[in-house]
Amino acid sequence: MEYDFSAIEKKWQKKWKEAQTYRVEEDPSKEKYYVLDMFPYPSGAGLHVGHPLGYIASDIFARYKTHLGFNVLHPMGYDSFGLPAEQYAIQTGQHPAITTENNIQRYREQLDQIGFSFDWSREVRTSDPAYYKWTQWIFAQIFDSWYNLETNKAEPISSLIEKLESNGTYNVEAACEDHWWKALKAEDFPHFGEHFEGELTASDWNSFTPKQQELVLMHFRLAYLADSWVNWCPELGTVLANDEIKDGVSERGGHPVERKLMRQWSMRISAYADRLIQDLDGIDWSESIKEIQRNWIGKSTGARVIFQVQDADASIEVFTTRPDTIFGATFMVLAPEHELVEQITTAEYKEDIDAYVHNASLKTERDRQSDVKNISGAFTGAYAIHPFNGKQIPIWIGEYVLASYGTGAVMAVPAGDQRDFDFANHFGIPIINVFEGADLSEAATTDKNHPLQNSEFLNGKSGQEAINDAILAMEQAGFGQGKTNFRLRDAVFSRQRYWGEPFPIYYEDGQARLVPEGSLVSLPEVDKYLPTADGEPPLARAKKEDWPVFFGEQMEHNTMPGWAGSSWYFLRYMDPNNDECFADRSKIDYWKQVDLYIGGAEHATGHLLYARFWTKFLYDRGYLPFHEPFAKMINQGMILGRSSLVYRLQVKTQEKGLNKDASSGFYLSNDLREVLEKESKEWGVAELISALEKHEAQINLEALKDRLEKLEDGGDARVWFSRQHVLIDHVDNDLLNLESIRSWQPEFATAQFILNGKGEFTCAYEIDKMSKRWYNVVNPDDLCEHYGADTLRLYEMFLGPLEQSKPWDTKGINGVHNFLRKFWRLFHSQENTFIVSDETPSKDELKVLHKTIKKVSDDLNRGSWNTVVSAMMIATNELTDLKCNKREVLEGLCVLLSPYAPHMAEELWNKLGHETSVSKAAWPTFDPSILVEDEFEYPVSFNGKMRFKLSFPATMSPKEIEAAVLANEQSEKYLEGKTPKKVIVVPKRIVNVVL
RNA sequence: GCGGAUGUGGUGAAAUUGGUAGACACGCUAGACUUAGGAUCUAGUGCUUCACGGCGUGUGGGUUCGAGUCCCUCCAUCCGCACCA
Repeated sequence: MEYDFSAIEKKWQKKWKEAQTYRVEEDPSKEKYYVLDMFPYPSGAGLHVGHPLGYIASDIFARYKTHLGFNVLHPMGYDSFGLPAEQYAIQTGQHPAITTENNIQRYREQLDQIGFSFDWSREVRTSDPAYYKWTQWIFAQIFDSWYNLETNKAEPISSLIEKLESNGTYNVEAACEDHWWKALKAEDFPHFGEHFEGELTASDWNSFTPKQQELVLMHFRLAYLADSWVNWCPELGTVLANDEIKDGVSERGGHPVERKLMRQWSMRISAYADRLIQDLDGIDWSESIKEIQRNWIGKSTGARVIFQVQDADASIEVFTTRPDTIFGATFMVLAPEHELVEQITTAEYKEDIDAYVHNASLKTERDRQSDVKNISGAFTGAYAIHPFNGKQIPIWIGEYVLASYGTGAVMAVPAGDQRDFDFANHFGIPIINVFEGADLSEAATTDKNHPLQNSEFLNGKSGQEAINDAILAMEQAGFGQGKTNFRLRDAVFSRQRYWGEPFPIYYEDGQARLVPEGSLVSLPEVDKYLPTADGEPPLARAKKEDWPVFFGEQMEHNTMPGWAGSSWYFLRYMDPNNDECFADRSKIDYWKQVDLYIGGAEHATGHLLYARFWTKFLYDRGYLPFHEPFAKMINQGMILGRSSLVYRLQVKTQEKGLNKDASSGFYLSNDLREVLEKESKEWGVAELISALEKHEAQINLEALKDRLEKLEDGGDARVWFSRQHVLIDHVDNDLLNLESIRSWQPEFATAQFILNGKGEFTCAYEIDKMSKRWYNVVNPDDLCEHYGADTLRLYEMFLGPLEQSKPWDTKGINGVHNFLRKFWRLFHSQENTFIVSDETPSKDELKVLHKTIKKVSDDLNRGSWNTVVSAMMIATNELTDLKCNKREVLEGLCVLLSPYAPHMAEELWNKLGHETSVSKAAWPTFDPSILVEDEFEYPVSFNGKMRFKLSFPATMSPKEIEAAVLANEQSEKYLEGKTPKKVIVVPKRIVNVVL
C-alpha cells in the first residue's frame, strides 16, 4: 500500500504519547497563546462527527500558533457532573461516578484517535473532588462578598461590617433587593416597628445579636439564601434556572415547569448586569451572541415614580421608560401577585379581584405565555392620584403586568403603549392624546421623538429632552427619580440533585455557615439517588457518619448547578494539580485570558454569562489580572445529518366511513415517485399500474396489481406514498442496497422494490439533526478506520465555514483522501520509494510554495479553515503537474500541512531526515519577491463585460496599456467603429472600455 | 412583535479592500486502462441557443466605468427574546 495511514497514525500517536510531545510549561521567554475548547459532557452515546468539528479547528489553530513560535496552552477536560449519569444511577443503582468514568474512557479513546495536540497532563474533571474543592472555595469567596455600588465592585463582607459598625447603613450603597428589609421576620427583630424602612444606625447594628447581624448580612451577600420564586420541575425533582427552560418546559426532557416559592441559594449576578453589558464592547465575539446577551440582560433606562393611593396608607411604585408621557397615564395596572392588591381592593370589587387573582395563580408560566393575545384584567375599585395634576386614576390588575419585572406595577399610558392602548379600549378606559397631531384611532404612538401636548410643562418637547425634563421635575417634587432596570434576575444556585458539587455550607441555629477553610465537602454515599420520602434532596439521605466532614446540626443538602464547575475551568487548566489554591498567581499572570475560545452558540445565556460573571468577581477580589475570560470566541455551526428516505405504497380504503390505510409491502424508487407525484398525490390501482409501465418501472406488474387489488378489496381505493427513514449504512450515493436492507428490519426482509428503468432503487434525502432517531448518525471511529484521522480532520474543515451549520455527506470525503494520497506521491515514486531531491527548485516551483504559504497563513489568521484545504489541494495539483520533488518546496509544504494532517506530516518530516517533531518546526517564511510577475494578464471588458484577455509587462503605464488595448485587433469587433468615451485601466486588475 | 444571521450551479462551497462569478471538491457525462473489492487516468460539466450571442449570485430599485460585494425596498429560511412597562 502506498500511503498506509493506519500504520502511520498509530505509530505517531504512540510516539507523541511516549515523548509527551504536546506537553507545555510556562516559559517567560516565549509569548503565550491560549486556545480553548468548550469541554464536553461525557455522554454515554459517544462522539458523532459533529462533536470534533470545533476541536479540530482549535487543534489546527493551536498547532499553527506553535509553528509560529508561541507557547500554546491547548488543554481538554470534562464537564462531568450532570443529569444523565444521575438518572442512569436512579434506574440501575450504579454510582454516577462509575458511569462517568466509563464514559470518559470512551471519549478519550475516540479523541485520541483523531490526533489532537491536547496537553493531557492538564486534564480537569469538574466531578473530581480535587477540582470541586476549588469550586467550593470560589463559592465561599462569593458568599463572603457584597457588591459595593460606590466602588462598583465586589468587596469582602468584612468591609460592609466595618461600615455598619461605624455608621450603620447610612454610607452603604450595596447591590440588594429594593426593599430588602421587608423580608426580615418580625419575630427575629421584635423591636422594629411597622415603619422600619431599612435604615440602621451604628448602634442598631452593634446592639444586634450575631444571629440578627447574620440575618441582615444575608441580604447583601453575593451568594445568598432567600425565599424566592423558582422554576420547579416536578418531573426532574429540582429547580431550574431561567436559561435551563425553553418555551416554558425544561430544556432537558421537555418537562413542565411551575412557579414555586422556595428557600434557595442564589447568585447576585444582577449586581454585574451593567458591566456584563458594557464589557461586551471590548471582546471579539460574534454580534449575534453579544446581542443575545444584551437581550437577556435587558437593560432599560427610565424612571421610578410613586403614586399615592387615594384614601389609603399606601403608595404604588412603578417603573417606566417613558416618564415623558406621564400626563397620558389614565389608569394603573398591578400584577395579580402584587402585595398591595389585597389592601387596596374595595369591598365592592373584592369578589371580582379574588376570582381573577385565583384564576391567574392556577396558570403555569407556559399557559400565561400562550395566553398573551387575550386581554384580561379586573378593577380594584381603588384610585391613585396623579402626582403632577392630582387627577384620579383607576387601579386595575392584569396578567400582562409581570410581578417579577420592575416593580410589578405600571402606569398605563394608552396613547403611548400598544398594550395599554388595547387594555384601555377593551375596558372602555379614557385615552388622553399626549402627542401633537397623533392619530390614535387604530394604534398607540410609540415614537419617542413625537412632540408632546396636553402635558403642561412638557408641551412641545420630545425625545430625550422631554424624558430628562420629566425626571428632573419628579426628582424636585420628590415622587420619582431616574432608574435603570434589568431583565436579568439573580441566578438560582441550588439543585435538588445528587451528582453535583456539594456546598461548603452547614447549618447551626438555623443559620447557614461556611465550613472552615480548607475542609473539602466531598459527596457522601447514599443508599438511593432519589429525593427522600418527604421531598428532601438526595443528599438528605446521608447520615451524619456518611459525610466526610460534618459540622453544626446539618450539612447543606442541595448541590450546585451544572454551570458552577464550568464557570472557571479555564483557570484550572493553568495549574491543574495545585492543592494550595485554585491556580498559582504566577501561572495565571503568564497564561491570562483565553485568546481563542471555540464552541457552540447554545451556551449564550448560560455558561458564557456565568463564566463572565465569576471572572469579574474573581477580578474584583484581586485573584485575576483580567475581567473577561474569553477574548475571542468563534461558534462552530452544527453538523447536520443527511437522512435517507424510502417511499412505501399505501392503500387507503373506505370502511364504515372511516379511512383505513394498509401497507402493501411495496417500495417505490424515489425518482419514479417524484414523476408520479407531479401528476397526482393519489392513484387508482389501474392508473398506477399503467403509469409505472409507461415509466419503465422494473417490477412484476401482475404481482403488484394482484396485491393492490387484494388490499382494495373491491372498493374504490387510492394508492399513496408514505415516507420512511432508513439507516444510511444501507444507502450509497442515494442508491439503496437491496441486499443489506433486507437484514436491517423485518419489514424489509420480504419487501418488494419497484426499481427505475435502470434497475436502481433511489432514495430521497432530507437534512435533519444528527440523531439515532433518523438513522443518520455518522461516527468518527468508522471514518478514522476507513480513511484515517488526517482525512477526517481535513474533510471536517473542508465542509465549509466553521461558523455555518452544514449537512454531513460522507460522499465528499474521497476528495480529501485522494488529495492526501496525491500529496504523498509528491514525495514518493510509483513503487513508493522516497524520492525527494536536493536540487534547487525552479522559479515556478518556488512560486507555488510561496503563494501557498501566503494563502494558508492569511486564511488561518482570519479563521477561514476551509479555504486552507483548497489552497493545499491547488498547490499539490500544481506541483504534481510540475513533477516537483525538490526538498526546499516539499519541506515547506510539509509544515503547512502539519496542522491539518499531523500524522502524515510527521511521517514525511521524519523521512526528510528530521529528528524532532514537525509540530515544533518553524512556519515557512513568505518571500514576496518570489511572486513578483513580469507580466500581467489583463481581462479586457467593454461596458463592464469581460471579452478577452491581453498580457502586458508589469512595467507598462496605464496610458500605454490603453493604447495597446485599443490598437489590438480583437477590440475592433467590440468598438464597432465608435470612439470610446473613456478607458479605465486599473493596474494589475482590469481594463474597462466604456462606449 | 423586537433583535441577530443567512440566501451564489445538481450538491458542499470560493470570490479578504467594489475589478475575469462559480476556485477547490462531490456528483454527473463521455472516453481510456482495466475488469474484483469503494480503483486510476483524460476530457467535459451555471442556464440557454445549431451558432453569433443572450441570461445568470432570493425579489425590485439605486449609486458606479464596473456590484455577489455599497445603499434602499420587499420576500424566504434559521437562531435568540418575547405582554420587560
